[in-house]
Amino acid sequence: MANVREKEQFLRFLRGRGQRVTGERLALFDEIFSQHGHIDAEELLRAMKARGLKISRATVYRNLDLLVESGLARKQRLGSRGFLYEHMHSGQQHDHLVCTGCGRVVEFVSPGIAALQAEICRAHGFLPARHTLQIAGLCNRCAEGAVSDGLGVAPATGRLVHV
Amino acid sequence: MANVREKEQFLRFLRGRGQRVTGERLALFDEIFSQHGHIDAEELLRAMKARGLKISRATVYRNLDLLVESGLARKQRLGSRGFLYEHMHSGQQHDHLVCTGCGRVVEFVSPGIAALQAEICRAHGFLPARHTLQIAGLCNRCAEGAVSDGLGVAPATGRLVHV
DNA sequence: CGGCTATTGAGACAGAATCTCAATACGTAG
DNA sequence: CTACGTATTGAGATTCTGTCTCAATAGCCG
Repeated sequence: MANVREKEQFLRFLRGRGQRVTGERLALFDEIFSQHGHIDAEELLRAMKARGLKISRATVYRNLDLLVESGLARKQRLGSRGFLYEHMHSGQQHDHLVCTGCGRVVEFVSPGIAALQAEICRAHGFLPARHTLQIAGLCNRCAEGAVSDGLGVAPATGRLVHV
Repeated sequence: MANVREKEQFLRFLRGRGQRVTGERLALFDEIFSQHGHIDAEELLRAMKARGLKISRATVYRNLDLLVESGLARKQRLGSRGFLYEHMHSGQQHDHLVCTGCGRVVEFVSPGIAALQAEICRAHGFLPARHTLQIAGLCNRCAEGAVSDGLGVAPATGRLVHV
């Protein structure tokens, strides 16, 4: 359990807003921090029930949004359907490279984007900001294989890489 | 009607795939090219019915995807719910600045992104690519007003601007 | 411990997009 | 120009996500 720091941050966040620390919130926290890549609410719910935890769909959705507000998780559209959540690696903002062939998602960090974002915002009078950058393309594996195999979609694995 | 070139491209696309040129497809083409900004499928459907055209929801959805495949339209998530479509300005790829205060969407073109995209893809062995960049922030109007007014969400207006 | 009230659970609900299948109309060949 | 085969359409049912409701439960504080 290496998320002591994050869990404390979460507790502080809750107490600071006069919100309660419930068993469900802690369980959800543990679950999402035990996951590696991106996960959607429905799957998270399934995973928790599979572990024998009793929690309802509404609670999962509600508290995922809470986790996002606390800055410990991020909510994003990556697939064509629904939102995906991911916990934050020590607050580091990163972006995604999505392979249109196999669905693999690679995370990366590129300092250049921050500069670009600042420049664009300045030009339009926009205030600070968050951004979402997704690059779609073919990963090396799919680019080679190309038409060669008719395999389905491989499970998406997320790894954080610096450019 | 200045979309002769695009319409021809669409017809060629259809014929090239052995697909039929139907009244519904042409009507949908005209409708989306008569729109300025982003529009969602449901609204497009409403607009067409308002003009007295008889077309079903399923057909709109089906053919919007077709338009996207042909490269003449783009499908994107900008709001929190559902997809928005926009026709392509002569194939020019642009990105979006979304105001979290009023929902206004500003389009911009930044050459820097293309370079960044190339660099990142090279680093990860990804092949060519499209990208989606969204920057969320407060537009100058909302940044000033801030808490001052409790007004609702203003209609999103799209204008293309170069950085 | 006891009370106040935030939170939960179960299921109803809402909105977006897809699917089904019979009816229609495009395109081609005759 | 007509007839035929088949892609496409329409209407509504269906699926899938995510939100909402409200009574029951359980944190938190005194």
